[in-house]
Amino acid sequence: MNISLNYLQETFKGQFEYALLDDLAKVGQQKIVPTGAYLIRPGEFIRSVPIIIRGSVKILRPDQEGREALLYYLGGLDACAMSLTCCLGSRRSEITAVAEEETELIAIPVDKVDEWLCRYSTWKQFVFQTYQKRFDNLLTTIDEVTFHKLDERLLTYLQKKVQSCQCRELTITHEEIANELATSREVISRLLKQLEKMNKLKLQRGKIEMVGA
Amino acid sequence: MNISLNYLQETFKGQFEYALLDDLAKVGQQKIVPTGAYLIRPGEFIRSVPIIIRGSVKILRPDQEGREALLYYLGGLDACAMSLTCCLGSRRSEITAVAEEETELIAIPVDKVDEWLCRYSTWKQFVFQTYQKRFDNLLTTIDEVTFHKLDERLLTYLQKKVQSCQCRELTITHEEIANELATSREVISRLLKQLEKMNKLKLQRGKIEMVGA
DNA sequence: CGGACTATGTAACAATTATCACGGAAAGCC
DNA sequence: GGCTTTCCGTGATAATTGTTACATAGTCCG
Repeated sequence: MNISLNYLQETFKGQFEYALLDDLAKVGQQKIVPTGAYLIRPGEFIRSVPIIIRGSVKILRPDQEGREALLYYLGGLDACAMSLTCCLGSRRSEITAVAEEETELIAIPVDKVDEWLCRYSTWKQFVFQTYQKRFDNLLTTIDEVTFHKLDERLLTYLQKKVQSCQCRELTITHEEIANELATSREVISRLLKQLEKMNKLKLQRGKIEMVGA
Repeated sequence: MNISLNYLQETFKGQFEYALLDDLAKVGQQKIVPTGAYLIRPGEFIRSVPIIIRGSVKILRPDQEGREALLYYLGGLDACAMSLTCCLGSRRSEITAVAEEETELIAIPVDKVDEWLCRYSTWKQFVFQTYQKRFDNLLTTIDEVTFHKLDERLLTYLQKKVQSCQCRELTITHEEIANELATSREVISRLLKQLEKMNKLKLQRGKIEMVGA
């Protein structure tokens, strides 16, 4: 679906110059993907760079045994750096991207991504800012895994999820959490119970309600 | 120190166009840093992007308690993506970079890094390739930490070190390894002993000789 | 040679995480 | 309601990693 210029102006107010918005409206494809939809899987080629307008997308890193560790979330006006490198280097994806909720995005064709780099300084800025953010995300992820214990990691995991969903009540199973933290369901269940006793959260079947800040 | 055009031509044969080499020779500062020298520390600003010509540089990620986990190594013709993002966003460094051996590099002033992006397509390629490589490095690091046990990590750590040093006999203490894998010296000593019994390596004071492929 | 310092070995124990083996509770479905 | 499936709780036990506490051995240097 094509996009209206007005809509883009509102969305990217102040961030992109007019001519760029104009181009964006011409070549950008608007897509709305439902919760749970896969935007990309490992091994696939990427033919366009998505910019998230609304909703959120989680980026997972798979290993050989079917586990998929969470790397980070993409939210409003984020773009995926992986897709950038993949596009500009025409390589296959090494990650999985899944819509956490209904997500609206604009897909930019590869060749435009490159072309605009030199034409629009705001686009160049955007691209490099994207790289910067993703680098930060990965570094933070590494910090978590290398320096923190599982109970802390679980807590920040849940907190990030709350942020990304804008909602204290998370609909998620212990199994799924375990997968994204690359551990086992039993361990997560135990730690969750522990956190519940500490009044950090409340457990229900398939749901976790976060308490306090 | 300034650099001779001839030298650059040899070094970047086929990778950079002539005019770019010419510019590189004009504004690039050649530096030779000794083993153990810090190229950058967390919190510092970066005023130039280094391209490694010879030698190797390790990139470490510090936490609050003084530990510094190894992220990856930079080697011949690598550039640091962190420095790129730092430069282009004028942010402080979030990592430490240390010369593993005597290392020769060319420092490119920030403004040129940006300017050349649109002027020289080979430079643009180089910059994006750099981002891509660093992303890969970080993903590999994350794989290690999330999916592998310490003994495996130790082994690949040593193997990478062999690669980076081009030498089977590593001059390193258990303490240092422990630091870079974010664990304690005793644990490393134990695992090393274990690996020695499996004939994967031979231990001497301050040295580790890797055996086999 | 005699400290002083650094690096390593190692036992013993604690904490954390992983696995196995269930049982039971909730939800979905005829 | 009864059956099935999914999700969760939990004990028992193992494996891995972290900590404490020393002992020993090499190196440096006077």
